[in-house]
Amino acid sequence: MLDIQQLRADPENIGSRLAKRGYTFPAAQFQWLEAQRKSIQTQTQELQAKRNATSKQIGIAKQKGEDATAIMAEIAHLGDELKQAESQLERIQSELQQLLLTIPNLAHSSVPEGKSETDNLEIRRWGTPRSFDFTIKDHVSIGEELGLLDFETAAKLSGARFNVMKGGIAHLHRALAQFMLDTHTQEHGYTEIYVPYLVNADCLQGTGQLPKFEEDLFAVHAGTSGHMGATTSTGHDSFKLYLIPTAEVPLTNIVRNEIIPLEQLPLKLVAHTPCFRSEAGSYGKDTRGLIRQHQFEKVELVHIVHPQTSYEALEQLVSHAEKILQKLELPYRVMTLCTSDMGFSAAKTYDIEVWLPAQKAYREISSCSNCEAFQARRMQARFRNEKGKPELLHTLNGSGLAIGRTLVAILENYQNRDGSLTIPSVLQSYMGGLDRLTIEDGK
RNA sequence: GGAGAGAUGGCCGAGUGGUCGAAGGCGCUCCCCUGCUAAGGGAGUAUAGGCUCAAAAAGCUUAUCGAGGGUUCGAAUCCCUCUCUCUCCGCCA
Repeated sequence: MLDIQQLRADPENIGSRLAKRGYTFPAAQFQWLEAQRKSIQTQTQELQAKRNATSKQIGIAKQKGEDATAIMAEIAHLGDELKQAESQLERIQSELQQLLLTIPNLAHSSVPEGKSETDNLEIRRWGTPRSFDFTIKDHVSIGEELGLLDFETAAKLSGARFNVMKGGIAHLHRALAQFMLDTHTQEHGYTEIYVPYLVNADCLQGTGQLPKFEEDLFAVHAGTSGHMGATTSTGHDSFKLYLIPTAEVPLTNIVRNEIIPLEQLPLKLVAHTPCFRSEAGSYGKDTRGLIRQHQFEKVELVHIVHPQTSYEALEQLVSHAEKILQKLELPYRVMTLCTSDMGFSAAKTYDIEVWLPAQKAYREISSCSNCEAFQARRMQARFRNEKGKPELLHTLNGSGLAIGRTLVAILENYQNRDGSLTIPSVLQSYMGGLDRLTIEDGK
């Protein structure tokens, strides 16, 4: 959420900065709502003040044993008037709030302006793609020929965009998660966190998935019913829970409605969770293989930091994600996303793209964003600053890494002529010393 | 799933209709006193809004005692619904 003070003070400037990300700010609607809000709020508060003062007088009079009927008559009709004003105010404020909740974050000044992903800026490359002296296969063929990747069974169980892994690949998949968690906790100073995979709507509103992107989520209801009308403080149905689309949601919302003592900052959190995405709007995209699934695993990094250090933190965060690829010896490049390619909540995003030989392309494997105070404002996530006053935190998140896609990269980059797969050396200790998966293993 | 108890400020805890944003204590900050230490005295100490203001400071004002709704001139206090926590029983990975 943007700062409403800033929007009031300088709507043209904010509007033009939002236009760079392809968002048209409804300035006229905003200003109309603001004008309404101002007059109705003033009126409401005057009525409330009058009620409070008069009621106080009645109290004093009654305590003295005096007759208060004259004063009571004076405000006999005030109740109705007030009720009407209050409900009007509530309506206009929720309209304003809804508008505010659908406005994306402002891009940081260092973000390149652009219209599509072709305007993203490559900032560095690491590693050299391996040259193969045989005809290479994509990860689906490799996995299926090993007998360890089974999309048909997955389709029987759940439908398209799910997968079943077996034996060595299932093990490798698990090993990757362990390896990533160990690296971040032991070498990068993160605290490992276990979180719920089902969260309430307030969390998703906090990180920015709601109210705008509900169609991208999976939702579940607790039981059949019997909980009619239960709502959270923000008016959400408290029995509707959502499967997390990323651990960013529960991890970041840990600080929702909290005031963190200055000395506890920065918080560096890591969690390994499954992620669930409906992938609405991506029909026909990456339909083959593990690249785009309804369910996948991810190790997620979250930083909760002092506003002054959030851009340093972003560089660290990217370097932590990169470290995983370096240890796995997988070639990658780092991109700065342009204004129109960034996610809703981000002020600046680096994508890390790993080399996939079968696609002869770099593909996204991590996305690291500084959301500045955008999520913190939605969540009321604050810290006590140097002057002892509560101030909004900055939040950052990044994949470190997407496990399914890392597995894809390993399958394709470590494939051998005979159909076997070499295990990257850093993973061998997680695989009981195994250095190779062969076709025999899958039988 | 059944029975009961509870939810108040950073913490503890009082408050069952009226000058209550909330006694008291602890903690914290500042000041005074005390040649160190200990003890003592005084003041302050929630959050989010709105309005006035060029801005800051300041002033005025509204809301908030788990959440939402209701009764009332007036609700922390009464009523309803929900959530969460604790205790006991049952069930369960």
